[in-house]
Amino acid sequence: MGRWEPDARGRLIRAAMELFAERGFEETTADDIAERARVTERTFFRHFADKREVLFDGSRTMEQTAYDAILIAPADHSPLEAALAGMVASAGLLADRRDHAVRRSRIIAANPSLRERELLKLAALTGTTAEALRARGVTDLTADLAAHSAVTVFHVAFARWVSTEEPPDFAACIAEAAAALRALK
Amino acid sequence: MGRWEPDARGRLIRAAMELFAERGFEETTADDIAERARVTERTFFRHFADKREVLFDGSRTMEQTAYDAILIAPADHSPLEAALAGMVASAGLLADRRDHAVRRSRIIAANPSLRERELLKLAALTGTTAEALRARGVTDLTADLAAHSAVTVFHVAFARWVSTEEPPDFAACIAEAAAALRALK
DNA sequence: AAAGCCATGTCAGTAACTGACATCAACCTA
DNA sequence: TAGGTTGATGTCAGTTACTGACATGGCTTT
Repeated sequence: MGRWEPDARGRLIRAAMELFAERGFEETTADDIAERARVTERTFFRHFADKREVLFDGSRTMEQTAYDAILIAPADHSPLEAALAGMVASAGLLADRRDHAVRRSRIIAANPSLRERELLKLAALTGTTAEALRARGVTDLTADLAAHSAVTVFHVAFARWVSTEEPPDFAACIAEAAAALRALK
Repeated sequence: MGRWEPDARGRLIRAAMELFAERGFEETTADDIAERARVTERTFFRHFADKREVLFDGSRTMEQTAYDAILIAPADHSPLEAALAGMVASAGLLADRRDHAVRRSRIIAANPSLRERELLKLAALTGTTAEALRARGVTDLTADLAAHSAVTVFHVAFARWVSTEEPPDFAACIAEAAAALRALK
């Protein structure tokens, strides 16, 4: 067996992003990705549960960041305010790499099954957010609804952040969406 | 070729529900379902784009129902109120078949990839809802947020409706969730 | 140096889907 | 009524996502 190369995972992620952008998700086989990363297909599936997961490597980190931020939010914050603080903290992880976020978003937008996976990740974020709120003593139903609302704000703000030509601050997008949410009757 | 049997689609749906409930989703092959429905695997995939779709046959009807209800909602309804009227109308399609909804929910809850597909259907409902609101003249951002909020209410209410021992009315669950949403600060 | 761990490679297998083509019943239409 | 058309299905071969079992080889620990 040839000499062992470090960071196979990182190479796989980069190779996948390149190939998906070049030819599209469906037109790229797991074997193509592995080949470009100089590993075998089997190694790809040791690092990622399936072909889509390679695009969602940071999602656990985002959940953890949100969770922590919600727990340390001021005690007088309402559930929704605390949850939104978590979203702002998560957004901070992406804020300085907008170009990467844009490229990734284009890839995901171009494929239904990738959009589906993105929804699953957002649902996981919702679940973690609700859990953090419950840890603050928020009641179940309110925690669910505040979490859903906050993640919705995150989602809508993210979509606008990556689709706008003149990119405003991610945090500003979140504030704008949160204000529109509160204006609902 | 043997005599043609009508309602292959319906037989496939029933066979799939039975088998998923008996052995689970992963443990059931598309061929198993087709066999029980007395057709070939190829016919299964002519009726359903993939193995999961067989559980989501009514989703387009629900979207259409919500869309229509939103359009005919009173003109003085706020965007959120109109969207919620759409959810109540959709809920009406399920209200009298709670047992079926419960069985289906159990199957979906037991499998991550089915939960993922459910999220995609809810996202489609969100998109249709937002479209109906825009047709009422609601601005983009507000339409998105009101649609997301309404579908969240539907989702949360549905989860409670099928998981409660003493089943309240679906519409009552929606009203309760909507009230909790409005109480958010 | 022996033992063991860890990331990877090799290989064979299952099952989800797809395209191309054949069949057969029902239904027009001349 | 003969003959063509349509629509749902069957048949078959192929691709690809994913999995389990086992082998290899470097690196660390003792």
